[in-house]
Amino acid sequence: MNLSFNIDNFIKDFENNCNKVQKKFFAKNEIITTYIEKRNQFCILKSGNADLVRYDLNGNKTIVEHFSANDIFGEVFYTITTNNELLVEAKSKCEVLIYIYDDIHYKCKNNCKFHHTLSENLPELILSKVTQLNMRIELLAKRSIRDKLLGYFNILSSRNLTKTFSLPFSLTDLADYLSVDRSAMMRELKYLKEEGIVKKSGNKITLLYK
Amino acid sequence: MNLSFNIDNFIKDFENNCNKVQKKFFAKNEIITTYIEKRNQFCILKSGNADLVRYDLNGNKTIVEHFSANDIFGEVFYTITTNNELLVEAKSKCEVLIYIYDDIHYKCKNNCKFHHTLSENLPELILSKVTQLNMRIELLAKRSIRDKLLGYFNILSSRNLTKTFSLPFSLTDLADYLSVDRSAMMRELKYLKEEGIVKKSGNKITLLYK
DNA sequence: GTATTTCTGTTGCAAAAGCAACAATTTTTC
DNA sequence: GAAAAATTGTTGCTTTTGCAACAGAAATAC
Repeated sequence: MNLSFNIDNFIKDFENNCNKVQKKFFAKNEIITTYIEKRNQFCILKSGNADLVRYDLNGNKTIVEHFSANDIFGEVFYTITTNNELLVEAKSKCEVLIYIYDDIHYKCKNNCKFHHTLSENLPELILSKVTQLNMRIELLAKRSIRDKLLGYFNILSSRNLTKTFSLPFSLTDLADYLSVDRSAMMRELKYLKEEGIVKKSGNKITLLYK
Repeated sequence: MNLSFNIDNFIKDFENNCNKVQKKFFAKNEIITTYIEKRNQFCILKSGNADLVRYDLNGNKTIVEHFSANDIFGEVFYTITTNNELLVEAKSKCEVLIYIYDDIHYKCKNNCKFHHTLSENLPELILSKVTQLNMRIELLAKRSIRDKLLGYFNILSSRNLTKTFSLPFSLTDLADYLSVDRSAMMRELKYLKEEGIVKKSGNKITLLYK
């Protein structure tokens, strides 16, 4: 995430100054948290990778968000509207800071430094989520698999300021993230390679146009 | 929007207590604002209906959000990630309160009541946006037109606590909102009627199952 | 109150995407 | 380092969706 305040200092405050913080480790494939019940959790991923996933009634999996170091999650960002189960799954070994808050909107009674920083910066934290979600909506609104793939590649490309970049997850997961059939996506990727629009080796993609 | 604080009082504060507020009227089809340049706008729709729309390079229109009375918009909620143009279009006569802020994250120097309420409630305001966006993502992630239609109908149904409800916009616009071809959507709607899953008369839909 | 525009509804055909199944490769596990 | 599991890559076939075009109904403009 791109924030104007210092996220590392924020995490230090979080770790050192608030007695309600837990630090937990999760192994690959463990469930870090669910968004079913209101647990009032606010989490920071200190290291590792994790996905927020949803399984619908047809058994289709959707990767709603992908988290890496310093990303923030928890149902404070996610008021549940439907009965679909939302899980945060560790994709690698993860170190997570978990804060159980009573009511994050209002100021802490203890007036600790963490709470001060949090309430100062909460709008910005949430706005950065909004940006991510809007990006996601823009991708999902695209009408074809080709446009979704190229749209996603463009985002990664401009994020890294380079035409060559690594995919943050497997092609299987990418299909779940773009909400399309994997084999259809592979076929489209093959066409993109054949037409000389992208190059691919391993999980590295290079955009060849303009 | 469903907020724990009183939105009407908030609007009164906004209108009466802050000298930086403009009240403007827009006729149907007028552009209320664009999200291209940073204008630092925060807007409240006092009356009428408006859509946040995006036109992509292929000429496809997407209705990103639909606003009705008391909804809040402006690029404070929307950090632009791509070069796509975002417009807020009045769908009927609209009354809009526009506040040009210097920096909405920090406290106002004047210490006026509006700014106080705003900074107190900004996290909740933005979180309500997050909820809407997540609902949208869930809809767009559905794999078929049928699931998108039924998913949207379910949202309207549970929002109104009734199996019969009106569509907030035309079928043409609904197709743009669900990001599908209009004629394909009409066909699917026909099948849903033929199979006795929904009933439709005018812009009223009734869910017939369970 | 007539003309014009927008919206609804429909259809045939073409293109895209999904599904299922399987082999080859890579990664993980023990 | 062998076995198991996951991922990648491919293909034939089916289903769904998009596109284009048009007619009738409804809404809007003048």
